[in-house]
Amino acid sequence: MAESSRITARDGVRADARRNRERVLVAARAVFAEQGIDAPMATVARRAGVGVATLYRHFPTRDALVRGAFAQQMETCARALTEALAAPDPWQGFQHLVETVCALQREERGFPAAFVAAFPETASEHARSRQRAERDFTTLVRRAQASGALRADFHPSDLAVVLLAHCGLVTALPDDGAASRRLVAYLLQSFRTDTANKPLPPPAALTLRSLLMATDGPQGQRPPRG
Amino acid sequence: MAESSRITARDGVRADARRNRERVLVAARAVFAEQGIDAPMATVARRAGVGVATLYRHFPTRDALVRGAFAQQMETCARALTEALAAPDPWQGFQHLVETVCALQREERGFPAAFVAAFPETASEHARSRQRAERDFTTLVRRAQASGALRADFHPSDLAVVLLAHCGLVTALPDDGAASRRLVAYLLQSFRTDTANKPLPPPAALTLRSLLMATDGPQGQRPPRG
DNA sequence: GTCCAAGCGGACGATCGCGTCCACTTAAGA
DNA sequence: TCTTAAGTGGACGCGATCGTCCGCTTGGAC
Repeated sequence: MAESSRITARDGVRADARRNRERVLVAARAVFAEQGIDAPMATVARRAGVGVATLYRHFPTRDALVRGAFAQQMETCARALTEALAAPDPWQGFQHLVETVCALQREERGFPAAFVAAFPETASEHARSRQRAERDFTTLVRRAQASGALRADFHPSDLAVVLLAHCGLVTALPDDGAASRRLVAYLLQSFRTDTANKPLPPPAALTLRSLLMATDGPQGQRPPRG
Repeated sequence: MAESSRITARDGVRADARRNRERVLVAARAVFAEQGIDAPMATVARRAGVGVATLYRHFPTRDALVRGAFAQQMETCARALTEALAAPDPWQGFQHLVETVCALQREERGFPAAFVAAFPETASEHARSRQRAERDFTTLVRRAQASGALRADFHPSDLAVVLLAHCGLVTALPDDGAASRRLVAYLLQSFRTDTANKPLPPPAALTLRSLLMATDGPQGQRPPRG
């Protein structure tokens, strides 16, 4: 108790407030996974067992909540980039990076949309880390090209192309890991210089018909609202 | 006038009704292009210069309106498939099909979402034509594989993977034809058996930063829920 | 010109999500 | 234990969209 109060004092936040904040984050991840990041704020609050006001106090905007909920995943992405740069073989690093980020997008529902939505924050700190990420990734690309494995005309912006396309795919088919793996395999293959066809993961169990049943659910991709 | 009344009599629809229906379709295409297919019905009605009731009479659900608005594009897709089957070189046909459909998705805003959203209709007629499309596409794939140009492990369901991924990309970046072309080129390349790297269209003018400015707009892809 | 049913438009009630405000509760220091 | 300010919850007002209802208009047949 003395300890908890000491901890509390450290950041000047009451224990119950911190507890609620955590509850809200857990609830947000669950709700976003089920209904997408446009789920009503009230739903998140109810799930967390707190009032709406509490939710808004901790996260004044939906964006803040989304960012909070997926902060951990964003860190994983950042770590993957660091690891990729440290890898002895730059192509391995590159491949690992793409696969890791796509696996996150695939496994953590709601994360893909969050990933895209979270960036616009122009706030200094995050802008800086984003800038660093861009620089690091460019370095990785150059090295992989120098090693001869990555095609010379690969452009760093192609990563954005891959991620957005993949995001669209997993958003439309939240349950189909096979489709996601298949896309990533195809793309990675076309990025290599020696592109003799290598084995692919098994095809998605999709007919156009089943596909459309799938897109019926929640999560269907309508801009959303837009 | 005698003629117009004869035409009217033919389908038992009054001339002004048919005119309004057409106006609504034009307005719907325009509004969907600007705001996405979740735009308020009232906006479409106002744009068409008709009342909401008129809109609802012609198209009782949003889905019906969406389907009506993009029927022409759907037909273009169907025609592209027919042409592909008729092409002397099956690979050329395959490539032409993929490029045509993706070009439509890229150029006609709102169409990608419509394309995905329109399918669920299980109604007999469309179900039949969809079934036929599936069969025809499978034939095309087999022929292209037999000719040796298309990799043997390409699966017809991979078309759905491509279209959904591409749809996600153009939804997120409605203005960036370069990104779309780039993705299609990469994928087509990885579908060939002889995959010596061929020249790509120029890279998208994207930094992660600019990318995120772009996703700020309307049309942002939020599953909408999801 | 006359008639009438098909067609029209917009007002309206219902629903939903947002974000704030304020009276009540409780953590935690003294 | 007492105090108090930080924290809480839910009611509330607002605005947007939906889809229907009903009284008016008009195409087109005679």
